[in-house]
Amino acid sequence: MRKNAKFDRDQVVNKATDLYWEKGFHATSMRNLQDVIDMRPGSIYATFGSKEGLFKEALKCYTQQGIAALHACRRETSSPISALQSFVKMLVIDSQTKAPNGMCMLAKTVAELTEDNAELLEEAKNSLKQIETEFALLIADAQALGEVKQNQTPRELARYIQIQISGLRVYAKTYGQEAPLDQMIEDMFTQYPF
Amino acid sequence: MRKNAKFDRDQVVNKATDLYWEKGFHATSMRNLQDVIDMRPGSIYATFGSKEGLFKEALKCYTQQGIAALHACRRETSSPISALQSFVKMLVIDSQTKAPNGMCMLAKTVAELTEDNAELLEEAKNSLKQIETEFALLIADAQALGEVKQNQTPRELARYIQIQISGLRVYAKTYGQEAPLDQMIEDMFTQYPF
DNA sequence: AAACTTTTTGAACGATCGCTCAATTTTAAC
DNA sequence: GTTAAAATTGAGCGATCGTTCAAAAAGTTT
Repeated sequence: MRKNAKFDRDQVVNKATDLYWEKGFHATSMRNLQDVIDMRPGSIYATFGSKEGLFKEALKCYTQQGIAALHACRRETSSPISALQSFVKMLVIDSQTKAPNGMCMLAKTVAELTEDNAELLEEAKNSLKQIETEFALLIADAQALGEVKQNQTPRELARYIQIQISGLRVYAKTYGQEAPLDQMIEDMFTQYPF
Repeated sequence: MRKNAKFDRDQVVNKATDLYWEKGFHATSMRNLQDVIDMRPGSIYATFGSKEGLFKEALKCYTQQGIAALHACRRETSSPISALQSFVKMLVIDSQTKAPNGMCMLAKTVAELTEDNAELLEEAKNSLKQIETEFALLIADAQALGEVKQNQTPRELARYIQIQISGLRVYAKTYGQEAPLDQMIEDMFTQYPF
């Protein structure tokens, strides 16, 4: 945290994000966090202010990484829709085994928190809206390229994608390997409303 | 809890269910529960064994009430599909304002818990599967009546419904009144795959 | 109404919670 | 090399956690 603070801070926030993502806000204790980020309580509180403060940074970190991953998918293909599709597959299928938690951290947070943590709840909601906006931009591109019909707006289609992701991730966690996720995601982009 | 224990026990479990539903497993303390169910710790532990034991009963209670509500919808109309649709509207729209929490308690639990509470997690997953089975039965009826095409199995369609409900409830909590939930639920039953 | 069983009570246990702060160590400036 | 500022440490604070259990109360049996 002393010099080159930026790099260390990012690393610390990343580790905190993974723990919060895995266990959720309430089930994660400051002592858990102390262990994984290897900082003593005084330093944590000097840097992040509170358990809520660190969680808020974790939400921002998670969101930025998500958007970066989406942009990475976009860069790897000329088709906006197949970029979106491979992003969804990453979220729904790969996250099940490779991520700290199969669920979306933002959806988990929206589900977990109440008005007792209004600021964090708002942050999570806003992040979800921000991601939906990114989807809409991608879909607008796809429509401009003639990849997608224009009888629904990008916003409406982005909303549809968001709902499918949330639903599929709960479903994937519930049913584990039994769910034919791959097929379901294919259908998502070939059937109505696409 | 002394004589006629059944009635009181149901009432107690109902109140506990509402609190757990509102706040989630980890954020609900035994002292919170003591207050809302008006029992002293000794009695609670004599009756339910532990915080986990009471939560397990709450999950069962929640699931039974959900299935009972679905059957009630079925009894009020001759169309299995419109029964299903009004059930979905109840879950997604009415729950937002009238229930302890807009989210499904089972989805919330699947999202919140890890292997640290394996038994409770399994209970929640099984309840979601049980409800999906109920959906499938209703859809099979609809297919028999010619209300629904037969090119997808009841199981597949029930799965689709489950995913839409999970997704829509996260979406509803995120966007509040902004989301055109009514229209989206209509589409759900008129567009693919119905 | 005495004897016995069952249920309820609530003080209190040890553990852990989020967090503070005086003391110490590390870094930067001169 | 000295000094001032900044960052880090970790013991420990008061509060709360899930839970226990001896004592009291309520119910049942005879």
